Amino acid sequence: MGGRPRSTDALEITRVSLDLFERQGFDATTVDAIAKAVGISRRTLFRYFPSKNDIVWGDFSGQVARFRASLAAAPADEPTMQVLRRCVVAFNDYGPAAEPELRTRMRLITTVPALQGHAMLRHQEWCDAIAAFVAGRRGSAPGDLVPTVVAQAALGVSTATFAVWIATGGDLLSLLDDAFGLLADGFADPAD
Amino acid sequence: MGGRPRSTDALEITRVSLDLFERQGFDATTVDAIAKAVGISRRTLFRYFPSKNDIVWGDFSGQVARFRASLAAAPADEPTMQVLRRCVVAFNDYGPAAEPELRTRMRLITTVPALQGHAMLRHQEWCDAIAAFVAGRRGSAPGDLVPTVVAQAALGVSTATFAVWIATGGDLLSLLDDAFGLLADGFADPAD
DNA sequence: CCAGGTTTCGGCACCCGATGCCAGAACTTT
DNA sequence: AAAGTTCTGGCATCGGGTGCCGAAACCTGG
Repeated sequence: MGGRPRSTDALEITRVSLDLFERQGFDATTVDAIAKAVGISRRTLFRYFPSKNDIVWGDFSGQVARFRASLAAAPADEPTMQVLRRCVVAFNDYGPAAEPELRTRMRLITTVPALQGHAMLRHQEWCDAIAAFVAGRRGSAPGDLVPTVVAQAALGVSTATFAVWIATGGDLLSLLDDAFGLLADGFADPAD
Repeated sequence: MGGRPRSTDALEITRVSLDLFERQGFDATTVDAIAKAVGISRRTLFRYFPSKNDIVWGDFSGQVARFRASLAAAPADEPTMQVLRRCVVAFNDYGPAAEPELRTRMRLITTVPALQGHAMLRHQEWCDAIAAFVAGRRGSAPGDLVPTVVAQAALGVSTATFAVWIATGGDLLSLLDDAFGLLADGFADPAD
């Protein structure tokens, strides 16, 4: 069952690409330029990633799988929204070593129009994970109003938090926790 | 101050395009086909709309302007989230006559991947309107955490509601009101 | 009715992302 | 060494989007 060995791997492509994007911009970097920098052909590049946009995301699907598992592992008596808050914060904890790459990635996603749009497609599976979890807790179907709305609201809160983090800095995990705290209170006006 | 008269208008293009999209699908309908159906050249079409995606949206910017005005016109003593809930419902009330076109438009936006992604870009100005409103109420900047998060959460709730409406039917305005009611309660688990 | 200014139109060339097809390269096994 | 497997890379092609420029179609003033 041998066969020709792969000439590179997806992580390497992402690494090289992020470097190029950071230096000369996403739109100004052509796919041919990336392929040349990696040392493969344009055609091969599109076998590792279905689109130029996806290169930025790396192995997002794998991360979502972990996220889904952490939601499912929560104790049954922990309130739904508290589980969500805790797991979302944990999901975005990649440790200090990975933070530079995370910043680059999120700065691109939150500022480049093509990537902003593409983000919604990638976030779909993330939302599905939440909807499935909420549906399980409420005994409803994932396509019902409540699970769908909770998932999209959680996504919105996360997206907004990332935007603020990229723009103003600070501690991402604290910001996320704050934002989900606001959501849990229904964004009520500050009392008196 | 004369000049050559326009050979069509944006609304006409949107009408013809929605018809084509509905019959043969969005991706299967090329820009050339649309141009031919409208009776203009491909080049001229791109002077009326910056992209094929934008054709579906029609005059969204104008609608957002109305939305912004209705938020600003709310009485100062009405709670922030209540204003938001009321104005979002009103924003999506186009009357029964416009409902078929609204359904077609929203079905496309919620099901065609290219349009799903593009939606985030168009929703940006809608979010900005909410963020500006919330910032005004709270005395903060529109880029701060709270206004940004509220706006994105509201967008998420709306998006999810539209998806459910398209998939299962029902009364859109009631669904929206229900969804924002859930948001106001912080999606708390059903009491006892 | 004709010249000059103005606005829109349409065709051309071109760029870039993405895809189907296929021959050949590089490895493993028998 | 031959057969089988897997990946590679070049080619042709498609579709969306843009810059450029000449021409069409209107309005005004002489």
